Amino acid sequence: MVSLDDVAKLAQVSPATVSRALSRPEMVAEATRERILQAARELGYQPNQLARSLRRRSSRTLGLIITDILNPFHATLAKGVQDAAEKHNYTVFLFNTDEDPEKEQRALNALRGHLPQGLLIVPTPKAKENLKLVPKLPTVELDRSSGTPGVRTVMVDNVGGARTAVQHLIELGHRRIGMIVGRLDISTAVERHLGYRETLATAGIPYSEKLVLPGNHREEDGRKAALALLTLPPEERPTALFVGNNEMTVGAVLAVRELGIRIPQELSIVGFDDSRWAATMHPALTVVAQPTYELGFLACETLLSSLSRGQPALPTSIRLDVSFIVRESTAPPDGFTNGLKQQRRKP
Amino acid sequence: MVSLDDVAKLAQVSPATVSRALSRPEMVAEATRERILQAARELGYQPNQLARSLRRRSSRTLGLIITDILNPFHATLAKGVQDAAEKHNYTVFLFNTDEDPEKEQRALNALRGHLPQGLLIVPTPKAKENLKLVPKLPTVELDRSSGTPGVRTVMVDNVGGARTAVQHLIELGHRRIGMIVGRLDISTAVERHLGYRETLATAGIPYSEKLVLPGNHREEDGRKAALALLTLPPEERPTALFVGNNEMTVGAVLAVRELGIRIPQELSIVGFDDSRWAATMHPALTVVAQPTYELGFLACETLLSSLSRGQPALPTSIRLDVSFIVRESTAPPDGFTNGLKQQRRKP
DNA sequence: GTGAAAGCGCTAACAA
DNA sequence: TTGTTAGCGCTTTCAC
Repeated sequence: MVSLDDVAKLAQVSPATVSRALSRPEMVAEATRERILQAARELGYQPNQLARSLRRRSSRTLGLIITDILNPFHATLAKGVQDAAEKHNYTVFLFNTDEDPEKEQRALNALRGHLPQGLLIVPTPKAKENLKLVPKLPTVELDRSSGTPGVRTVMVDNVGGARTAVQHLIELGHRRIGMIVGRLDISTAVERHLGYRETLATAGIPYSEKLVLPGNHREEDGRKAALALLTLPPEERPTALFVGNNEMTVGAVLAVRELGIRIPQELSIVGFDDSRWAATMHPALTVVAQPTYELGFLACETLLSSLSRGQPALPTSIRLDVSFIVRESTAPPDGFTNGLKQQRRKP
Repeated sequence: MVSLDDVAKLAQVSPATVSRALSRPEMVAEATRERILQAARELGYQPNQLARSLRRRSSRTLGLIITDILNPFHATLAKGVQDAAEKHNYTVFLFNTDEDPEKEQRALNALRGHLPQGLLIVPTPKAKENLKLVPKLPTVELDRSSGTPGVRTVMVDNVGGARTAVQHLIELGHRRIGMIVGRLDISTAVERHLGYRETLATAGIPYSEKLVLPGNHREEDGRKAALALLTLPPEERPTALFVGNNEMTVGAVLAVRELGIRIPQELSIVGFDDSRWAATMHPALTVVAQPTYELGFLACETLLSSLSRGQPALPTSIRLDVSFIVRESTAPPDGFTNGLKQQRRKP
């Protein structure tokens, strides 16, 4: 590996000058600087970030911890973070926790040793505890909040998104609206659930525990919950389903197909989080769409700008708006026609 | 940050002994070791990897460069790599090139400074050139090969997969089989194309350039290519389509829908690479499925095992088998009935 | 504007 | 078995 000393020798200056020429060019005479840069180019010199970081006590690296890289939502988040980091010349360490608090803990410990400048994390339910491992590390939580004091969050308007979705179903004439909610120790699930309850309450529809089933955010959980809800006796069976995340929505749709129930004629479905899958399935899914890429990008920008400003940023909480995309999976319930929406049919 | 010296003081030994107790425990007396470990635990000591790596000239980090994290295929690859790396206590730097050789170059340069022990890369077409930036770095290429000498590769049997797919279509009675091939400067595309040609030749079907359109691996390219192929005059129009990657398959299916062509009655489609989307779209897609996760995992294992063995591994090339999943998107061509396959219909 | 020298936190000879 | 010492490659005082 060619080192700074090699460059110094070739350029006939001291190592200190080379360092300056590279890091604070204005402190070096133009001629010398040119000579040094030329030498560096010639040798293909690349600073050893390990040495630099060790000395500077600051590393231009970030940690990114997500819970499920196979979920396109998280992959998109990662891309947003990655792009923002690269824009500012930061390098990112990637960790994937599979929603497992222990993996999160290990990730945090591994990360710690690399002295990253900041952390972007989609917290598991134990994050509040785990984050104590990195007490001084500037942190931004994405998508959900662990409730850790002093930590910034960038999230979407989950309550509003849920409200819009449920309101839409109510306006179509639905009264028995089921919800497949996520784990209630994760803030997104809590908030989406809250939006659901509030909207029902506003419309004067009583909340029924029977119609709300929790799931662990996985496809299979969505499937099971949907199966349970849709095999209730006809007079209790929901006529519409609001599903709390993308993976569970997939499961729910599969369950509906297994049961031979027609969407939207016999059941309306709204999912949370858009995806290609949602847009191209048949019938295309009505969803609450999140600005996922922006979420990641903005979270990273927020973190980096607070770093460059030096002072510890205020523990702000950013909320991004969601949008509601009406496609083909929602319609008035059976025997209820108000002409609001006609389902289309492919040729 | 608590350092090794702090632990040394608390345990009343020299820093060197602490270092040994942590890195080569067998070189330290049991009692001392216990005392040191206890002290380390007490202080929540975490070794500074920067200092350690600088000194050791070796870092327990890996670089992972993929071309499109938004593509589930690549996300799955990343998870495989990640899991294998974590298993061996390696940390990974993630880069995403968007198939852009310049981004690849920047990624490689950034990586270089962090002195990773190895590199896992899905190479862009310019990788052969770019990899010269890291001449000594043990490298494994995933999914495709850049043709760089001395670099190991882990790929799937693209030729075989393509053969199976095309053979399947031929057996169904198709004679005009179109292919949407990827960029021919990417090895996977070349190989899948080769399998296609060979199989046609074996079956005595003449190769027609008109039926083979290139695409840039993106959804939109698949859409355009399909549009072009399917608007050929009826007697030239392919009755079946073999699409070279997952993203382009999505585009092709969308194009088919736009044109109001029915799958599989009027057109059979086979895609390369399975996905949830392929399995749940209607009609479900017949595909060549790849062991994607295993590809990533194995590539990383291969790399790490060569690292631990010390000697520079032989530039081996590993091929994984693909499997062929027949679902609902393939059937005999119009007016050709051989009873091999009946299309199902959802209720 | 430039150089000499010290030191970031750790490990690896070498000595004891 | 343990301690002393030097130094990984870089940056940053402090002199000049």
